[in-house]
Amino acid sequence: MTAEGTPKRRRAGRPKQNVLSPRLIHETALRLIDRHGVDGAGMRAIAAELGVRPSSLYNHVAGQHELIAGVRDLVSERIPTEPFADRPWDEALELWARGYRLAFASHPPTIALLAVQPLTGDSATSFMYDTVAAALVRAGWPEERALSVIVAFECFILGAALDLAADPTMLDPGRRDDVPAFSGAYRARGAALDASGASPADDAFEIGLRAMLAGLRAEYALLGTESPVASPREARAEAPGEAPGEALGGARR
Amino acid sequence: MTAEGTPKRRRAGRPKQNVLSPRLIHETALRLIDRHGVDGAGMRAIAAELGVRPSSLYNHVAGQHELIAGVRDLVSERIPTEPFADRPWDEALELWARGYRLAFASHPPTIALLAVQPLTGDSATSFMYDTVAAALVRAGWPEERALSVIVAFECFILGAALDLAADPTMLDPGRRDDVPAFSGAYRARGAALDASGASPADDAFEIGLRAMLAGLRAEYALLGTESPVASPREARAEAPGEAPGEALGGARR
DNA sequence: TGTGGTAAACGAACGGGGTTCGTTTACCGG
DNA sequence: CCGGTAAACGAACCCCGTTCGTTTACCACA
Repeated sequence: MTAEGTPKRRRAGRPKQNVLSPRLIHETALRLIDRHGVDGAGMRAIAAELGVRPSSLYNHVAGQHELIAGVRDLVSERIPTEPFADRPWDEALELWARGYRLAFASHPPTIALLAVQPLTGDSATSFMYDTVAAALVRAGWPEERALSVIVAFECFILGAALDLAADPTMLDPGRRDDVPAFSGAYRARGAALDASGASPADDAFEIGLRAMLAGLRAEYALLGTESPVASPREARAEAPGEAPGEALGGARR
Repeated sequence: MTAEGTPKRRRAGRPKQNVLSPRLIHETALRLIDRHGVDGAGMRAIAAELGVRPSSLYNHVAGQHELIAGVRDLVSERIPTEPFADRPWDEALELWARGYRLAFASHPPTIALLAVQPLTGDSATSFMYDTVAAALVRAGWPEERALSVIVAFECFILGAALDLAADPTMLDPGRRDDVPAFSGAYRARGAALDASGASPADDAFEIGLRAMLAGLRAEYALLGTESPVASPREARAEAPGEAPGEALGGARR
């Protein structure tokens, strides 16, 4: 069906015009993932879609690992980082988070791939980190904390993307009466969301994003004023097992 | 090796004493996952570990899907929720987050399982949600927002757990010079962490957890003061909690 | 103008997964 | 005593990723 006007099988031997390329394989894989889910995008399925024998793929791709890394890169390339060029760090971070989540939201099953086999020395991702890190440092975040801020933020985004991929009714407690608070909250949320038209995943993402940004802004505001890792919790229980300033090599003379 | 004093093969036919049970199978699966990773815990491996033929497992477990759901439940059961009984909501949430992450941190590959096949109508998880939701509502959170707060929090925790399972050196940009800010931040973080002894994942988790809690506290502080469904967006400001009118959802419009 | 090396396709396997199905044997309730 | 159910075995089945040898096209070089 796809770019295959010749259903007749190809003879053995090198074809006059090359049929495959890494890029083409990755794009086909992503398309199949979108259409049939992760399980519908195996080596054999990709080969079939391209009108090719499975073994041919190995002339262009080392194996399944490298293949999904390539797919991941394809998706990562579409995460916009321009806001970091001219917007304040927190605003850029917010736009980045939205774009990041959306890039994977368009290809839900990809998130699982990314989750299972995360972050190789992957080019697109490295450049993204570089842009974000540069912006944070430029804004005044200490260089040694920038990466952790990014990773923390990314944790939330990835979790949210996973949540987005999940079935919206998955939490539905049904009619069981042994979890009343849960059922009540579920129904109340449903009613509120019906009124506003948002999805459960969107609602949680908005709340989390707002909280995360507010928390980081608060920390940012304290940056110059005290020891780098001051306990940000107002007078309530210090974090267990660590004194203020310990977590991050507080030695800042 | 394990509980197998009789290496001799079992005759066909029902044994005098039952050998298997769902619980036993799930526990064995978890043990194998811990020892050899996810790939070392297939049906055949579990059967071998139990001194049994693979087909026998299907007398107690419907299939691989149900099996990993069971393993997930096994891990979920160990997430402590007691703090919600008598501690303030934010403190309980913090302890819950730590326990949640730790439960999966002890079995890194399990996180991938959970990520790939999330949240079924799973009993242990339902009770956990019930406890947390009840505590939040009791503390004053509107019933229709409780679930989203929980899910948002969970997004971060799951992302952090995934991060924990990843190779610590995974982000290492190496000696490449095309991502200077990234490399610089990576090295600076490494130096700071070497001094404190913490791991990169721990550092990011602490930062994110702190931010998340601070943000939620700020939002909590505003609960009575404005319309329940605040519009997400806007608000770049300073320390939350101190300047309620400005910190979050300043609702200009 | 050949001519050899490399690259890209095929096609047939291999090994290893999850699962099913029929058979054998033990228990348990009438 | 007898029949139904349940729990083990064992032999398949099908699908998957991957490897290997073969065939053919292109290209650099003598």
